[in-house]
Amino acid sequence: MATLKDISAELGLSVATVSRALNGFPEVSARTRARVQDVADRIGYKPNRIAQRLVTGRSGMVGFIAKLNADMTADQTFLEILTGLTAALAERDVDLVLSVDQHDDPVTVYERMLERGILDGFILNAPVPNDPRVAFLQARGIPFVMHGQSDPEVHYPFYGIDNRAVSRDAVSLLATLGHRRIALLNGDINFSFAIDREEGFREAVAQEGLNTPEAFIGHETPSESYGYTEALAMLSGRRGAQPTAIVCGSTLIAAGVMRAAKDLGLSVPSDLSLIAHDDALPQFRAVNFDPPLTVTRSPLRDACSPLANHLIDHIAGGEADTLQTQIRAELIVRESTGPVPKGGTDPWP
Amino acid sequence: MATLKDISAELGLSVATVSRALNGFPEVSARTRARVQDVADRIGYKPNRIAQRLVTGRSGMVGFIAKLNADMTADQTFLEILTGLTAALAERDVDLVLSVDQHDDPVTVYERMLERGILDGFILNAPVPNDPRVAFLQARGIPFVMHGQSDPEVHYPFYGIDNRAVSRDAVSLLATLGHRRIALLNGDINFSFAIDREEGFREAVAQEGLNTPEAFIGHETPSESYGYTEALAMLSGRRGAQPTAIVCGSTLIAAGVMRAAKDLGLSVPSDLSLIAHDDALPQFRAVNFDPPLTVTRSPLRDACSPLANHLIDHIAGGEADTLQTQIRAELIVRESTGPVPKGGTDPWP
DNA sequence: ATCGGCATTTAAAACGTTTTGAGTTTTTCG
DNA sequence: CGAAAAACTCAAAACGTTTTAAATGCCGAT
Repeated sequence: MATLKDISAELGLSVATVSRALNGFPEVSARTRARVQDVADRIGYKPNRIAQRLVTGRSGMVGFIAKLNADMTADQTFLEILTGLTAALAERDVDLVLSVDQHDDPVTVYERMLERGILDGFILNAPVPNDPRVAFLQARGIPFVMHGQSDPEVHYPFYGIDNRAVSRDAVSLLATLGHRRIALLNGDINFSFAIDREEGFREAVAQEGLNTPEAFIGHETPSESYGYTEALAMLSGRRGAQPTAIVCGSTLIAAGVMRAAKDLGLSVPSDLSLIAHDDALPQFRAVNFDPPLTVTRSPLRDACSPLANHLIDHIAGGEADTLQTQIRAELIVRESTGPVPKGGTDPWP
Repeated sequence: MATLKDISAELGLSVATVSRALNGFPEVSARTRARVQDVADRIGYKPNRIAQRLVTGRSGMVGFIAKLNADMTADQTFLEILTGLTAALAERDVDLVLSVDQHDDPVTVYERMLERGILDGFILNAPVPNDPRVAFLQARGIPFVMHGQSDPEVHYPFYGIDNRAVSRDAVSLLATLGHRRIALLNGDINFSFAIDREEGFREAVAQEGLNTPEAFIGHETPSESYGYTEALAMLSGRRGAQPTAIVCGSTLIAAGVMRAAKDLGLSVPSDLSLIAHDDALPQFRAVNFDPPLTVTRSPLRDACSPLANHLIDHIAGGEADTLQTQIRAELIVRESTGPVPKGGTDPWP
């Protein structure tokens, strides 16, 4: 393995000059830089990252901790995030150290990983309101980036979508189509994203002047079966008034709703309109639904690169407030939404 | 972050002695060692991995590279492995650096990760015959451990099950129950484990003196739909003789077979016996099938700890040949297997 | 009392890099 | 031409650990 010393010896320069030449410092002459570069290329010099890290205090490694659900399965989005993240980090020459959290206390794993002293920062996902990880890491001065926001106003770097707008856009489209009875099958309400979606939903239905009973709003860890059972209960009339449109927190839930509608002999969109939020997971594509789903779309994969860059920039000293990005999910109208069916606008019984 | 110097300053010892005391060198007195250990514990000293690595050449970090399938989804077993692995490695104070491989060439990602020079070794999974990663890593002298075996005789550490025995056990049970027409729906035949299962299957049917047409042996990336379509084709008689028993490469495939049987009005086990290999993924439990599945069982999670330990021991200098473990998957007879139905023993048409 | 031998401890070098502060050469300008 | 400024280069320190080689202290034996 070639070292700086090898180059310096060959050229009769000091290692200091060689180091500067290779790192593009301005005070080294063009001629010297060229000579150094030549030799470096010729003998295939690669800086020893370990040595670099020892002196700079940076390791070029960031941590990601996957949280297992109670049923010991990680959510589906996890792998998608991981894939994009390692690729995006690799672009900037950073490695990802992974751990899977099986504890109850959300911060113990972070603590354990910090003990090693090899991490420059963390990437966090699935924020909850007043997230304890935020307090912990901020208290220790450890840089991190969040996928999403734990709270409306935060002082750390993040990248995420406007979840209130997701619901507002969905409701607004449905209201335009004449729907007056709109239900929401949301994701796990413990997470900030689901809370925001529900708040946005309530805001929007209020603004449209719609009557929305509590029975129209549900939330649970997304699954096909949740969508199925809940939609069956709502659409069969067992719970009173039936919705003419359902907004789903995920395409998985929408699949269940679809099946329920089919079992009840309802067709989409003539009897029931459906909008889902679509993270664009490759396993489960909204366009492949029958009919293709109208969605608020925001590919999870798109978040990876900004997350990686925000974190790396933050580690390099970038101000947290300048590294906050909130984007608007795209509303894509396909064929699962249509005008309210006859009778759908009837006053409440 | 506490360093050796902090401890040495506090006790009035040299850093050399402190280092030796903590690393269990014999020449330090028991009293000194205890004093050092006390202070180290109190101030929460953890050796700086980076500094250790610079001088020893070891980092305490190992790599794992997840391979995406062509459809950009990783197989289901990946997360299970990852979970167990990080836990097992953490036990021995080793971290896992992850990368997701989106390349065609299987070794480029390994090459890229090695360039950084921060990894002590790798954990490999999903071996294929004559695995190029093996050749690559062995040529470079990089330690690794394999989940499974790429070939019948290998010279690297591994942990895995006897896949030939998996098929033999299944066939043997079915033969005992009188079945003469046994089919195999195997996993992706590119992988060594599937090749071994098929070979074991062929050996076993031959030994039992059974007639098994090629149409009885299929293989594909495990999925419910593969099990369904393939079973439908076989059981409907469209392909000629119908099997009275099917051995499935995974519980996922078995689920599809179950659905096909149901659609054809066949009941399990009276009309069709079913055995699956069960990796014991928590999402998909063989006991929850109706009827509960007879399986060859080998929890994936069980592999993690041996894999971690084999690798760490190998890095520490353990001989590859002493770090090879092959276990036998357990045959668990439940209710999806039964005596061959009437007419099932008929000679071939 | 002195020496050898043993147990314990220490100082210092090493790993490969970055960076500080100081030195040396070259250029610029009066 | 000479001095000040600019441009370039260097030696050395630092990062935190392991390890080599040397030193210290203590003991019993000479």
